[in-house]
Amino acid sequence: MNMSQKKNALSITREENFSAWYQEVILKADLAELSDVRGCMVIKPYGFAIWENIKNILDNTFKELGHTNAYFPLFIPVDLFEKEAEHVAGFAKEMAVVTHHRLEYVDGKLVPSGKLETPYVVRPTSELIIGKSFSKWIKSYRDLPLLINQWCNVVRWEMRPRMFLRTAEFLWQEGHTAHETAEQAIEETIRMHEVYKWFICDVLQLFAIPGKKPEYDKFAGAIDTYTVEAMMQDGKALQAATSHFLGQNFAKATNIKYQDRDGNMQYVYTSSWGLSTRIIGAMIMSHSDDNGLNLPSQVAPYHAVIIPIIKDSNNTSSIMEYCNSIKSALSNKFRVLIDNNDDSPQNKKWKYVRKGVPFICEIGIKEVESNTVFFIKRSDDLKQLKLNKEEFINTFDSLLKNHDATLKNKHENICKSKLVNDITTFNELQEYFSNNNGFARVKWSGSNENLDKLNDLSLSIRCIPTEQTDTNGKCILTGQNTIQEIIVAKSY
RNA sequence: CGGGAAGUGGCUCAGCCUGGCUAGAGCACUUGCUUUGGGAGCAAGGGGUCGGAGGUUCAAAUCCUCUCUUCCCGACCA
Repeated sequence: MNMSQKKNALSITREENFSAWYQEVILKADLAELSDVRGCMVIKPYGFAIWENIKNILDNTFKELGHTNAYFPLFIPVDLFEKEAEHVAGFAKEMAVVTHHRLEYVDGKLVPSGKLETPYVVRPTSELIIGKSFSKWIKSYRDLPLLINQWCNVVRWEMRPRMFLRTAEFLWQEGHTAHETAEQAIEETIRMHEVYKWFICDVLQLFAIPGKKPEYDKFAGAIDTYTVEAMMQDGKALQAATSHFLGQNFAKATNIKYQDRDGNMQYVYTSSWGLSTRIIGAMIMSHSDDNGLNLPSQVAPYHAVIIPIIKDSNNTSSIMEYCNSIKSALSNKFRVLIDNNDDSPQNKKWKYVRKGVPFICEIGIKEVESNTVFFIKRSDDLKQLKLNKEEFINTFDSLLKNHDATLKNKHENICKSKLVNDITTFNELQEYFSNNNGFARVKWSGSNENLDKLNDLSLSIRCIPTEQTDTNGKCILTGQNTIQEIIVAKSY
């Protein structure tokens, strides 16, 4: 194949096959690969670098808000799980269970032995095991609020795994807090919901709608579940982060009591909130294009890559010196890589295009002699630009901001064209989704009546948006008068 | 978990129906020469025993059974 005839850096376009394209973006950017374990992926260094950046930003924010990190066991005794009926019902079908603690050779094969009296589940989430610790740590109102976060892996035995979006094992953070009053726990829940909204919309530049989950779709055991529903380029929804007000449900299940200011024993009110490696999948499906990955600057492993272009080995030292001077001028604040590998500049360029590096600089003797930087802006359809070296260095911060703005605008334009506000009847809804995907903002009475009708169209209520227009209308499912608005969409 | 498709060097695939030479191609990789600011060309080379187990047969990548995995549709997915 003549490579110069290639139109894009990937072999499949979004238009041709969105899910095949999604997988190619991941593989060609070298983010992750499948493993020998069903449903589990290997996160490769470049993908993990993105997660580390996500982690650092959130971790700092959590700490600024007074949370501290701790670590709790991977295993949860099954009988502890039994203590919260709704919770166990919500997770029972996707649980990995440890039933033995030893292996023995039988006829040359390793078989489990040493059956456990009480099996352990591998944590799908840690409310209960952390609750057990909280019940020991909390004695008095003076111990409250207790604000704990843990970074860890969890396991949910999913039937249909997809890289980053739904893997059997995934990485996340889970915050768990305990408070004296319901008001304080709700305030905390909403505060963390706001943090997620900020992170998803302003740091990752995603298009998302914050709101509450309907009653029937809450976290198992929660009183209220808040969600940030992000829209992907294909118009489908992805739950990007959640925050739960748990009331006293888990305090009762794990016996978290404290003596209040009047000397009475009370159950605490708790919250929990989490964001996982799924967010990387959301970023991919939002910002990437037919040339591969595109990364918002704050989580990009490299802000700029410098590719030296050396035709004549007599120029090597002057070109390298020039490249180094750019790198050292930027590296206080920015992540810059000089790719000096023995590969062709063209191959390097396309590699970093697929990896979504915001700025790819190509530095040869021309640049050295004219004191300029020739570079490609990844987010702007590989637009080629040239700046004076000092100008490039001094304005690099705004170049990155501009890159982020470009990503945001592009994604918002796609999403806004798939956000429909004028559907008022179920027939119109059915009509719209028979040809399109997107978010439909419609009225809903809040009754569970006729929810099957949505289900039959593979649609679901994604959230009750925080921002409501407060206009009267008719429920899309029952025809009742209501002012409540919801977002209906297909989801991942 | 139900329905469908597929597993052959790192990747994409041909070969299988109709069993039989030493299992092929392109890309990638290594070496050499040439080329070189927009995904280079030529030449030589390295790498696979055909997802796994069992069976049929003189003979299995090819036929049969089971199994694992991946992909698609669905159910499920707080």
